[in-house]
Amino acid sequence: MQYDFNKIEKKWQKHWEKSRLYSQYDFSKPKFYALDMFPYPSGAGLHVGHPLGYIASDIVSRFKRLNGFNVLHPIGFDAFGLPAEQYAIQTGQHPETTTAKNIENYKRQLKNIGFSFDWEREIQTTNPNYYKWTQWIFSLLFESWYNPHSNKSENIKTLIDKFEREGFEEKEWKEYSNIEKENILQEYRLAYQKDTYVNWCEELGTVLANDEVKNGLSERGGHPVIQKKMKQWFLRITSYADRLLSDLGNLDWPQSIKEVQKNWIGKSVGAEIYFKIKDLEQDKIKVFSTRPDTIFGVTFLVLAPEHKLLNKITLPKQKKVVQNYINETKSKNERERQQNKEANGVFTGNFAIHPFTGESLPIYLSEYVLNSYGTGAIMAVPAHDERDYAFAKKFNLTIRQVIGDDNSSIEEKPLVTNKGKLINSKQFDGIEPKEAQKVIVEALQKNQRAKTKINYKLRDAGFSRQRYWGEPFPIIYQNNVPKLVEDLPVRLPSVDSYEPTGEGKSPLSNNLQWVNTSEGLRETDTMPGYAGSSWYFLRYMDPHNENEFAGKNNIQYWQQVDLYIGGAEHATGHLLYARFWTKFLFDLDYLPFHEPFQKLVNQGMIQGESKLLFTGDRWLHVPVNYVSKDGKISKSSFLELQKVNKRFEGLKWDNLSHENDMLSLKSQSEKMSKSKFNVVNPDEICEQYGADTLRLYEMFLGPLQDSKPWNTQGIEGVFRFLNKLWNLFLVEQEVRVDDSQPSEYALKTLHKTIKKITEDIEAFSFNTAVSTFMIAINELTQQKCNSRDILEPILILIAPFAPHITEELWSRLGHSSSIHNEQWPSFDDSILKETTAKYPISINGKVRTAIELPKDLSKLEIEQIVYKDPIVLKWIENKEILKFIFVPGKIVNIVIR
RNA sequence: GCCCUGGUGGUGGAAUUGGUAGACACGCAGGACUUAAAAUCCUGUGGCCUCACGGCCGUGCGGGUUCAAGUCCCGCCUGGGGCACCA
Repeated sequence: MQYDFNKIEKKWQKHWEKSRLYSQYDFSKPKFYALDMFPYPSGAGLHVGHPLGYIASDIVSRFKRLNGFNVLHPIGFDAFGLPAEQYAIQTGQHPETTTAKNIENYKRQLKNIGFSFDWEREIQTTNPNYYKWTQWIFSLLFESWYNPHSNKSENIKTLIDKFEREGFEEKEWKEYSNIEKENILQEYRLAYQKDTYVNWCEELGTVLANDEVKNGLSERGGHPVIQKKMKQWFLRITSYADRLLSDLGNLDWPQSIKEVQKNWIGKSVGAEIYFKIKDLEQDKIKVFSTRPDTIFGVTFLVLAPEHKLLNKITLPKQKKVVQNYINETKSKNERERQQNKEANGVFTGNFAIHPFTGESLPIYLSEYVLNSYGTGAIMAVPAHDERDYAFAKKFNLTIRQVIGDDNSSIEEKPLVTNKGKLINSKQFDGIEPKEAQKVIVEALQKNQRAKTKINYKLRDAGFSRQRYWGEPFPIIYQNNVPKLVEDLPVRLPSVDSYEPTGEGKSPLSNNLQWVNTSEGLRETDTMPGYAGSSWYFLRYMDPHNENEFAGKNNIQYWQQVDLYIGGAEHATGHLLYARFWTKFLFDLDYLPFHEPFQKLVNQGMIQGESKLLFTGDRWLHVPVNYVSKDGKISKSSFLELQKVNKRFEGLKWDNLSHENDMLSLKSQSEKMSKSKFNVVNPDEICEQYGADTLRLYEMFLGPLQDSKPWNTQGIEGVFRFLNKLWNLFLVEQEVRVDDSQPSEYALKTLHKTIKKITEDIEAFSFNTAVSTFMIAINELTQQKCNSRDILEPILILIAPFAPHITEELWSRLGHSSSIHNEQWPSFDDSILKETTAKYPISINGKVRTAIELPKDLSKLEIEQIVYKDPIVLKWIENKEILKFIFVPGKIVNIVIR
């Protein structure tokens, strides 16, 4: 008899909402904050991959509730940004309309699954009550600078005080004009403007941050990205580079994410070395090197094509060649620059002077030197660096080995190593590289020709977007000096057209009424997608507060997010920015913690199963509903498909290889997407099997962190399990649970299940937890167990996983309060403690299945072991697990751990 | 090229971290119930040999440590992800 999941689930979802079950808090209890990465509501709606992480966090939230925690488990929507705007443009609607519609759809889908979200705390980043505070944090960043002495952010006033006291660059502060003052302060503000090369995407009509560009293409849409010089807002995340790196160590995050962030920050310790230029007294070329020990191997210098000294350095006869080269590089996009593997560059005609030997070193420029890293100039050591080596070979430059011994050779390739001894290095010969790095820098430092320096790959984050659908900046320009707008929020005005202008300006610039104010001109760029998501976890603590981003008491109570679940694709974007903003707010005493997410778990991707048809020269995705059960497509289905789907037009049945009027298809697991016809909608599963089955099955599929394919066949097993559960409690709608004494075996089943489930949830091993339920229910069914003392605790264990069916059964058992407010059962170790041998074993002539082991090990006498196989015995004494291994005839080993 | 991760039956995946490999589930085969089907229940299900008892081989490949290796060590092959002129 199947249970009526649809009726039951709807009933309880309504009831929970009405009784505000998940919106009630008891602040006398310890807190637990479980957070999901809030979704970006796309037009396509949720597919079964989306809820995976939400289900896991919901299980943990409910588990913590049952364990006496006051749980914060909120949800909201991240709705500003490019995708929503692109979608709106495509469908010809206002992004506000489409966003609202998409959010409604998402909410409906999410509510179907029965999460314990507190919907009363829902936030939307596009809501002015929310983005008011995003703008407020931007204002704080604008009004702050990073003080390297206190090693934290401070109000810009402390910097101005300093300038007023000490002056700036040998001039009194008051002698500077307002514009000059602002230009100086912009060098320090954490939100500042800079006229520089940025990632410009023509197709999207906007600038992108580094993490939004992959392989020279935009992450969104895959359009080419070029370097364009533009005046842009930036956030000075580089000030936090060191803290962002070193604090990674204390976080309970997946190793891979920590690794990615570490590489992204890319700290390298080395030295800045200054090279004099021939016949150019006042200027020096600064280079950055992690290998100052190889300085005697330097035979030339290379500058980036954008290097600011190039003009001065280049000799007249080389001007033309150099200019040509610069123009050529400029016209290439980043991708083209990276693809060029062969060394290329040109000579400036000028020379630098070696700080030790006085030797003349030719100065080149080449695109392999990046202007944005280090100083935009390098000292080339061809003997010990791949790129320098290739460059030297191409231009026939000297290659001088300075590390190694008689056996090492640089004939064929460079010797990239830090092992060995220095050679050809005058007074430093014989020193090991590591030591040499120190002494050589020290020697250079004496004459102000070098200093130790730490460099990061991390760049400041571009914060301007030339698009409509984002938070407006709270900035007005008065005579070109940016001033903060006091009255927040600055609302996003309506515009006639929100399509990109194509001139590098935001659509907002067309709304002149909005742009022109009595105070001055408004900033017309908008903030990037990550602005709203960098602090949303704080707003959930106090989402309706109109006077603060969140009240102090609330922040003090909820503290960090205890568990954060979401995809790994945000490693270098959202997760880094959120850490940055948290540290910033911590510095300004707005937060009592400096890391947002203590524990992070990445859920894997659920892949769809695509069906592909080979047409003779390519593979075509076939919609699943045309495919037969054995993965083939019949002639009639194929002809029908041709009528409705353009992709299949023009194909001739007779030209395809078929057998018995059936075409064979290939199966393939890949990311779910509409165009691949492999999307599975959770609504369908809820309709067919119910939300509880969906929840259990998603957990049962495999480890949360792994990518795994979705196959609908396996879902039957989980559905059967829930029916068995139902039938264990009820016979023809009659409760069969009574107050009978539980059998010893049933008690054992209960306690081992409590133990296993508790451990599994704590270890995020939800798939094995579901298996454990199945085993328990099978055992109890076979035993015909009907004891309330067993079945009620079992029901509580299952409740976090399948909240609806357990709630229904709980109420049928006569309870008037919700099962989700119950107490998590505890297990009795003594019931499980006795050591049992799985096989009979003979000790002192008696064959037993359970063995009591004497406390004194020396008294243990074994006469004979009946079975040939090794037998393992374990028991716990004084919290230590003692383990005996018996092999044929003797004790071979005693392990005490 | 560098850095993370994985590799176990027909399939998804277990294995108390060195202790009976394949739990649980799907699929498949056989059986019960049924006029029949669906649903449900029972039995079997890594491979090879054997009527059977039982035996041999088996966790990507090749070595090693150990009484004992999916698990530890060394050398390869391979899937996935990230970074990639970062000086």
